[in-house]
Amino acid sequence: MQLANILTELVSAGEYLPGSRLPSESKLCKRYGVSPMTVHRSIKALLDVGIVNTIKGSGTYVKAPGLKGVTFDLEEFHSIFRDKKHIKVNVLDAIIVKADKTTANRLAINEGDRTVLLKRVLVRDGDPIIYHKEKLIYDPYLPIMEAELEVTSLHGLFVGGGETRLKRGDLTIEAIALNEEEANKLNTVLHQPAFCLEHIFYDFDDRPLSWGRFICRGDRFKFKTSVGVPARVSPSA
Amino acid sequence: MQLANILTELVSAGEYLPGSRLPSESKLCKRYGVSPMTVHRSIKALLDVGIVNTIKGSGTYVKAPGLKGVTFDLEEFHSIFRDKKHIKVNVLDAIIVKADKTTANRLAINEGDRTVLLKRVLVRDGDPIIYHKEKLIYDPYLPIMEAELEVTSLHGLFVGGGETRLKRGDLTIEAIALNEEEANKLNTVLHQPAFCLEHIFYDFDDRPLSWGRFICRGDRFKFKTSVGVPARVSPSA
DNA sequence: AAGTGGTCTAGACCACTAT
DNA sequence: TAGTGGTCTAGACCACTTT
Repeated sequence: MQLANILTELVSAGEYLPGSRLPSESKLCKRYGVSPMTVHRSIKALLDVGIVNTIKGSGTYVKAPGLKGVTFDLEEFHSIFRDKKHIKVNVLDAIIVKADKTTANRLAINEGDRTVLLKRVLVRDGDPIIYHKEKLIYDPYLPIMEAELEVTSLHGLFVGGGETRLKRGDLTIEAIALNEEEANKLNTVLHQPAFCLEHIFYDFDDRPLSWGRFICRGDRFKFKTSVGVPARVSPSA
Repeated sequence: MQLANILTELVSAGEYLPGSRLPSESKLCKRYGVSPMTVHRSIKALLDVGIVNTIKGSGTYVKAPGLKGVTFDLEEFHSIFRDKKHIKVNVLDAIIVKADKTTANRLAINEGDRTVLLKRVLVRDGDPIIYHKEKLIYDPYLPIMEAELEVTSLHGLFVGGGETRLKRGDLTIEAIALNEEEANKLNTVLHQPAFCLEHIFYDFDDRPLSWGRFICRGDRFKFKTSVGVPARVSPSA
């Protein structure tokens, strides 16, 4: 919406300072010659990107930027998987193992039940940067296709391609120090700091289907984001 | 919006599987007896939370959950600052220092220019969990108020309270290993894994005003999030 | 050509806040 | 009581995709 961008630029220019009130929606209607609905949707757009607050019955106020509403996305993480020219996925293991205690807990199965264990390393220009370890519920009707275990299926974890049985997933991210196995797979030193991105995906019966961890070398990853007034709130001109 | 929640529940129940198309907006109008605008806004809500895709001229499709659109917020981080019962802020330093090379670079000033250095430790129940180090552009007209340096001002960094000169900020998050000073301040061991949340805030002339780092013990922090169909898309019943 | 999402209008009523 | 944001209607036109 054009009006949303106009308002964004006014805020960005300091025309409306943090804490101050924007003109009321009805005034904006008259000033810009648009209907109430259009004004409201414009302001909703500013609300969504977090540059204003609205208080019913009172007004719309410019927010001061703070750490509160900040979010980090995994775009940089994802972009790595798209860059197929420099990225190679090595499948280290694709075997059937019996679930240990932790795995049984995460996948809501019994200790000793069979699971499919996958170990993959993501290599960029000969440099191993991500170690992925995943355990899947063993399903005898779904044979393991080695070919499917390479870039495509890791890429699928991101874009959600093909798999229609998944309903939702839980993610956690931690700062860890690499253990011996991880350091070895990532060709670096013991205790190297790293991100651990853990994921569990559930089917439509809320049963866990997979549990895994991305171990990412801390010296290769940095997540960036920003707060406050963006250049533009919507893609149009 | 009620319709948005109805549709969310239908998707959640597996009525519309990932990849499949939702009924067209005009059909939803008839089926639920609401106007086109209302239907469109409902679907916009699903779009915003990332459970559907819309393709102009084609239809609205249910997304499979993937890591792509995942975002982590700092809510858990923020909640710590609100919990004033168990949280104490110790100001270790509040002095004027000359900028070193890195500081000069980040704050876009000259090496040797004066800056205000703040060092604070956030203690929860006697347990130091966050070490905050910040450098501010020195402004002789803004005297340092010791009282302001405690919880309130750290809290202000989050909610953006009071400060009306700030327009935007850049944030990065890294996995690091504590150096000697940090380990000492956080009462833990050298090389302990940790999150480093770095922030730079800019004024309306795009000049940096402050640069700082939150060092958070990795064994005290875990960021969580989820993807896929949420319980409810809007707060109403 | 028919159907789809994207956008907009010019009103309306409501719940809430301020005075 | 007047003003504010929140929601909704019943149409309309457009750009786009599909058949």
